[in-house]
Amino acid sequence: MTPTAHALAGRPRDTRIDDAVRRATVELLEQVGYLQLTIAAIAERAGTNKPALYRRWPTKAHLVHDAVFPPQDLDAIPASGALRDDIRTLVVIGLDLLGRPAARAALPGLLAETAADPALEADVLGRAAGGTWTWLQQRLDAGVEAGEVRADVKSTTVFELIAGTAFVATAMRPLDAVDDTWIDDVVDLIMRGIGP
Amino acid sequence: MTPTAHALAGRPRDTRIDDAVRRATVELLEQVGYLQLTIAAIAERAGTNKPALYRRWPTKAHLVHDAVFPPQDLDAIPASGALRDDIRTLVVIGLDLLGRPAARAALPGLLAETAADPALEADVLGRAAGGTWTWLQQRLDAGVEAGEVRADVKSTTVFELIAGTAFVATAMRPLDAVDDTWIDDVVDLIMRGIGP
Amino acid sequence: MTPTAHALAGRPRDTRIDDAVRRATVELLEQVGYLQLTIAAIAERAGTNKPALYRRWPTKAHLVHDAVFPPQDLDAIPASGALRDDIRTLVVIGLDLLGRPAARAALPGLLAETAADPALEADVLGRAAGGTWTWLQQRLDAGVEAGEVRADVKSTTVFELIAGTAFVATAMRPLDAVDDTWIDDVVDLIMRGIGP
Amino acid sequence: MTPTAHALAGRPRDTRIDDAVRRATVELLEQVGYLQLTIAAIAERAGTNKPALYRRWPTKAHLVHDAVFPPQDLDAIPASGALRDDIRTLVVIGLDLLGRPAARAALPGLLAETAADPALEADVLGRAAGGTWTWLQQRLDAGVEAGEVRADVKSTTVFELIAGTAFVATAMRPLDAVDDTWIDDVVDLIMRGIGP
DNA sequence: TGATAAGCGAGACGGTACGTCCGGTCTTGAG
DNA sequence: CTCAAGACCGGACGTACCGTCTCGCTTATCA
Repeated sequence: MTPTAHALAGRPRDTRIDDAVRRATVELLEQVGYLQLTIAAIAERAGTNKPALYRRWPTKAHLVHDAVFPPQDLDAIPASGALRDDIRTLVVIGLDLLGRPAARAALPGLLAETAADPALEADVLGRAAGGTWTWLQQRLDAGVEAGEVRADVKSTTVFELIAGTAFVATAMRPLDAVDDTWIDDVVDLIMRGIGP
Repeated sequence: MTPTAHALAGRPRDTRIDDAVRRATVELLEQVGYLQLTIAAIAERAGTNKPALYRRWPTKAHLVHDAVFPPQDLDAIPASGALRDDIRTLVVIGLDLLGRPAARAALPGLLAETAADPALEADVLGRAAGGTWTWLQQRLDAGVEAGEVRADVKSTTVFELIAGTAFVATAMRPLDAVDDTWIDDVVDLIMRGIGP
Repeated sequence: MTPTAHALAGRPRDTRIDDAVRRATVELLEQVGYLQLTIAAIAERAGTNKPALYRRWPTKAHLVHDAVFPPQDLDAIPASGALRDDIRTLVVIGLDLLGRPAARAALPGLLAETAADPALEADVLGRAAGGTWTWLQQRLDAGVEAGEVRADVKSTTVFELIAGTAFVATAMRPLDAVDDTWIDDVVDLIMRGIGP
Repeated sequence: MTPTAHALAGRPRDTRIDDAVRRATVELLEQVGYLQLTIAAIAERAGTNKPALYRRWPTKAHLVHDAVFPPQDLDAIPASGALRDDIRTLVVIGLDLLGRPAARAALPGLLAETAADPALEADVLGRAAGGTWTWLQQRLDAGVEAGEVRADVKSTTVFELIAGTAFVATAMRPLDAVDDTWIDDVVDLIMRGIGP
């Protein structure tokens, strides 16, 4: 999803275009939505042209994915000691990731595109779930050992619960209705759900 | 979302076209996905032409919504006595609704369209949540009275939990991995989550 | 070269677009020249878009030919009695045809295009020469009979002489240097050249 | 139009590239015509690359002009004693210059380019007419003195007559129809036209 | 003889213009 | 007012090619 790399020979890319395009993509996405977003409009707003975009990203979907969900976003998840705090962190990360206006505008469109492009599907879901799922798995294992979590709780199910709830909440609720109270309610339900 | 009604005068509509178009829409949707779906292709497969479709539905989104989520689907939810069974029924309904191939293909596309059409958004979310949410609310109230559910559990949160989990599971898992075991796990988590 | 006709069924063309495009073509041609002329610019100036142009003319060359040398221009050549006057008329027609700014801008480009498209070549040369050459042939035959023209004078050669001189004069001279004096000189040379 | 000169310092140009490019230009020009001719294709056929060409000629037009009409071609016109022979020589030179396949392919393109580049126009017309027109002027003056030419005949007009006829003949006739008979006819017309 | 300067090949870049697809509308002629 | 048929207008697409630039290297002239 990162702009397609190129060989060493030849004129190097102007990295300012990369940045300007990503910025323009996010801005336009928030204004007009995924379906109304056009490559030409992005290029114009970024002060460049279509071929410059197609050299870097093969499709609109790849560009949007890269602009809205940059790869570095998810690398490190802070692990506190308390299970409840860690679950809460995960919920907050999910809300953060999915709740941003650009993300709300982008996600349904990206999911719709994955129907025709399995490679893209892997990219989208992979980057979204990537490190988070592994991290959750390890955290729950530790929780089982500590007696805080039932042994038959599957990390995949918990992951789907957290991700799904965050997705539906950001999609169906007005943004300001996803507040601390809501988060506490959800964390409460999950903690009791996975607890012994 | 039902085909737009028309005045009484003049030649009446051929209702066989309504059905043929809906059938063609679902079939093509499963084959090519929402974004690749074109009105022209639907018209051709249904043995008619574009104007006949535009007379009935204003946009592709309205047509797909009507074809994939017909209005009568959700009116009655069977209520057993046991809370666990009723929650399970709700999860199964969600999976049924979202898990069908046509629904998996349609939903992200429809959600993407709602960004530009609030009326459509109300239709899509309304029909999906409509009766179900009211029903859940009443069932949880009864559960609280029976001492099976904590008093501070909000039906909206539980609804989001169920709907979200079903959505993510159908979107991320292969279809055959959403089986009875998975359902039991989810129901288990929810029951413990909302229990006293 | 006339806009491609189409079947009777379906929506009829907007003839105002035909006219606006031809007008825009001539205007832009005079401003920027044949090579700098673009289909998109013509469409924009005509208040329409590229597909509307491509529906009517297959290439820029066909459009320019149709706009600059409309078919009806050449149908009737007034024949006076005097040979000298008729030759003069022919020279004036040639200058008129080739001397207009749009024609000066269009011709070299059109000739360059004919290298790759024999059908276009026939169209361009045919329309230019068409009736004129036949007319000249008959006029010279009559001249021979009247003893005003040598019997071995070939009409093709005379035609090439007149057309070529007009072309080179309009191409190499400033426009205002192609005046009545110049015309008289040329007619004089030709009259003596073909006379007995 | 000669390859742009460069400073003395640094690595000198490889003159074999100059020649190879000119050769490739003429060959490709005859095959595909002026408009379809691309710098990239010339570079490839000449066994080099685009920057090497752009270092030598600023545009395709300059390169083609230099390759098809090299500067040394016209410097000396053999003058016989007889006026008719000299006029004939001029016609033959014109046919030679304009009749070669490369010239037929190049000229309309070059003329089309001159619309946007007055400097090029001067180059193209200047090289074509240059010495020839001066020579014709002097020859006609001598003819007047010898009583072979009318005093009011203008050399510019005669020049346009010869050049134009040659141009149109090479453009409109098949090459093999421009033979000795045709030349004799034209020379005859001109001789009678300018004679006393 | 080492520094300077311009050439060379290779190849990608930024950007203009292209020709096409297709979405939604309109017209015709019949029912 | 609907139907079938089909062309229309116009927005957006993805691509071809132009002229430029950068790279790593070579080949001359000049200090």
